[in-house]
Amino acid sequence: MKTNKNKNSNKKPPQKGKHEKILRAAIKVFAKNGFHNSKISQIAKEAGVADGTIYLYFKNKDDILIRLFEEKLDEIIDDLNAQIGQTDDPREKFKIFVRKHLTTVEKARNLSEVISVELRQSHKFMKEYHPQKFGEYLNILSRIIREGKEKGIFRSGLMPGIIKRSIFGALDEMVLYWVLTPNPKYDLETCVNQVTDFFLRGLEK
Amino acid sequence: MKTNKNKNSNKKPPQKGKHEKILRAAIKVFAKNGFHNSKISQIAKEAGVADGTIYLYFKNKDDILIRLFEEKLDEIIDDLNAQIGQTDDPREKFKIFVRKHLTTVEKARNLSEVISVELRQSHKFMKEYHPQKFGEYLNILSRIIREGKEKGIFRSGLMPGIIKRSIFGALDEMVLYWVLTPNPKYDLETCVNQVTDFFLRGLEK
Amino acid sequence: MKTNKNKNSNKKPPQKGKHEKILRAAIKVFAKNGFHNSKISQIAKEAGVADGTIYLYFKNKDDILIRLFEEKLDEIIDDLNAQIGQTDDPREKFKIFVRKHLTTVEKARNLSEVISVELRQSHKFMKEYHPQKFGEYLNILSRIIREGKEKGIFRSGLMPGIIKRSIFGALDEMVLYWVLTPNPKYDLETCVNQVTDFFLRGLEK
Amino acid sequence: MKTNKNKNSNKKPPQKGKHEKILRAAIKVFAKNGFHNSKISQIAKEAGVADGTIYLYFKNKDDILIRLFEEKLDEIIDDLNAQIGQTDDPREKFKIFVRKHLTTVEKARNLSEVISVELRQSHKFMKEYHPQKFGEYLNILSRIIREGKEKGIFRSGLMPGIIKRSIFGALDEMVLYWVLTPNPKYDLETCVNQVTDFFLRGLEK
DNA sequence: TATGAATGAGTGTTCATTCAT
DNA sequence: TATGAATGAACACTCATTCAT
Repeated sequence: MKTNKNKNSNKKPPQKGKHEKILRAAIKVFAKNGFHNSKISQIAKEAGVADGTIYLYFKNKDDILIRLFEEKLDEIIDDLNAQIGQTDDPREKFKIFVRKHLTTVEKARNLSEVISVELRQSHKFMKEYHPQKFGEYLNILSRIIREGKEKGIFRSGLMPGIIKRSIFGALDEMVLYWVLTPNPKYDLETCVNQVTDFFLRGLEK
Repeated sequence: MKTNKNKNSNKKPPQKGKHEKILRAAIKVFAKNGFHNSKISQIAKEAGVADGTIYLYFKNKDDILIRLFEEKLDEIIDDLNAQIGQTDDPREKFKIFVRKHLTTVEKARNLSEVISVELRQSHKFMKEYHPQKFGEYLNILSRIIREGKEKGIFRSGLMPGIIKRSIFGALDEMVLYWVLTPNPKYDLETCVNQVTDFFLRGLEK
Repeated sequence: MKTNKNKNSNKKPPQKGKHEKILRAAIKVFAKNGFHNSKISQIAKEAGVADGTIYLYFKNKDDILIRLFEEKLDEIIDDLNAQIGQTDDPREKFKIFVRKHLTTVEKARNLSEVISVELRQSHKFMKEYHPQKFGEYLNILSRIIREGKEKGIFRSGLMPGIIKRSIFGALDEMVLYWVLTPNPKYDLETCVNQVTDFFLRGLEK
Repeated sequence: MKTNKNKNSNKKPPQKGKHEKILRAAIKVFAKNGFHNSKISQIAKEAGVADGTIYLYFKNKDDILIRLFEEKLDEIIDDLNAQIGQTDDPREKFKIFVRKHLTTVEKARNLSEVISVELRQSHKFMKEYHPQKFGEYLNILSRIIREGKEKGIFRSGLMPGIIKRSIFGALDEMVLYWVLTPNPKYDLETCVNQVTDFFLRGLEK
């Protein structure tokens, strides 16, 4: 599933880079002002296009947020899969997953903030959108768990469907903590270690 | 509305509080329509008061949500502390915590939905409000962890500040799952057991 | 059917004179700028109320036009019936009708212009609204025709349902002519006489 | 409008005119959705051309409506003149006129609807456009009247300028009635007879 | 305390029109 | 001629909040 060049498949009649340009502008504006306080006109200005142009590439304001989520998550998933594929040890894979998730906050703070905070401001997203991409992301976790079980490393009684959600919730809450707390007490590395250690213990036999 | 001219004539709590009446109405309306789609006038109607009256009890719309969160959480905290006080075993306390948290979804679905879903629709809540009550709630968890550590039951290396957040995040995600998923695959009891088991393992020596 | 004092029956929770004030403002603004070029804010300003206030008294912009039409027509109908009641001669009644219709242009030019020109700009009016009041107005005509037939003055073969429409269409077209033509060739009196004469000849035995 | 570069090279009309194709599409779309709800893009699609192409043939949206009116009316006028030329009797000519006008509703309902209903939705048409073609159409009537007067058949006191408008208004109102009423009470033939009879009586000595 | 009529700021979205190709 | 992506002006309507009773 290589990052496709021509992803402008499911939308109107666009060109090429404008889609991406708008998305990048949206991340910036959403992170700065919050979803509801962000005006389409601001995004347009930031992207260097006319207001109306945005509607050639996105259905509406909510759609920008959702597509942003999906496409960026896609990149993360691809990246994650690549890294995880480099080891056979489920414990190692799990560590990579946790580190990757938490690290995103540092490498792409705006994006993290938008996904963890602003995405939830969209009623459409929270109540109507049933996320495929998000499911894919979670399934990386359940696959790791299942693999660990098969190899006799992880406990057999754990139900991946429940555990994957628990782990994701925990990680997301940590991201929220960093993004929302002005001066966080805990640094990234400490968190990665604590969380990995804590959860691995829960997973292992 | 002149509900009661002679309110102080009897024993019964004189007017018991429009405050409470408005809060109850808000929970109902928020859960049904979502925070942003709920109108002050709807809440007023549901509560049987005039629009303006609401502003005698609450600063603004966001305030209703936040106070709702705080006061209801208060009840939960009191209740939780009472139950937890009945045992000395940190493991047992932890189980009670998890069960209590997840059980709320069944006993007060509207409330759960509002707290887990709608609360996040408030920008003020997510970015400006630094929750005291929420901190109190989390601290029940860290106290349990600390207690377990002191008793030599839980591992000493765990940092309660990080672990409590992980656990809360996990539990909240489970609630979200139930509230947002039309036909959830997992029932309450299974989740309580899985989660308790998984986390206790992570906690215990 | 006396002109009711409390006609604010079928709308929200208003006061008293504001409804009328808005209507008068609307006539002025619509006549000046045309329906589509008139902004709600202009009407509000002209009426001396806030934009939002208009929506306490009217459903929407189209509604202003339609209610304007209905209520003003009501007044005209009342007036017309009163005048017509003063004679028993159907011919005389017919003359009164024609004169009254055409005279309105002089006495209330703005109103005439709005009813004859702007009303038709409303798609809702032309295609969805099935006018009761307008029917009432037309029925004054058919009653005159029927009465004339009964008295043996008008021809018996004429179908009032068709003839009343023809006459109304003719009169309305005359109004349109005056309202749209900068320097009309024909004056009011000439028209009244010509039209009355022409149609009476068509009606009489 | 320089429809065709190479029109005189062959027999067949080279491309017969997108102009006509667009006009036909417009009639269809306007009749279906109403003028204001019709989008240029819809007309373009219906006509099988690009949006921009329309602006090579028409000045703007209003212009489509006005040209549509003029050109179609032109056809009607030609046709009408041809038929009227076949008799010398002004009474007969008048009958033909009435029948022709009313018959159009049956033969070209969409066109009738657009001319009688949608044309009025255009502010430009109602207030700025001073119709030549429409004047030509009306003048057919005044010519008939004048001819009748000269032949001593019609009354001499009638002013054609006023009477022609009355008659046109009456006919147009009848068309409006058919087009707007879901289940009209009166059929075409009845109307033609009633109206002809009624007006002829008004005209004749 | 309670009311509810009045306020007016605030904005996503549409779509006729243009123009570079 | 033809295209259709891009433009950006334009605006009705909502609703949280206020305040005179």
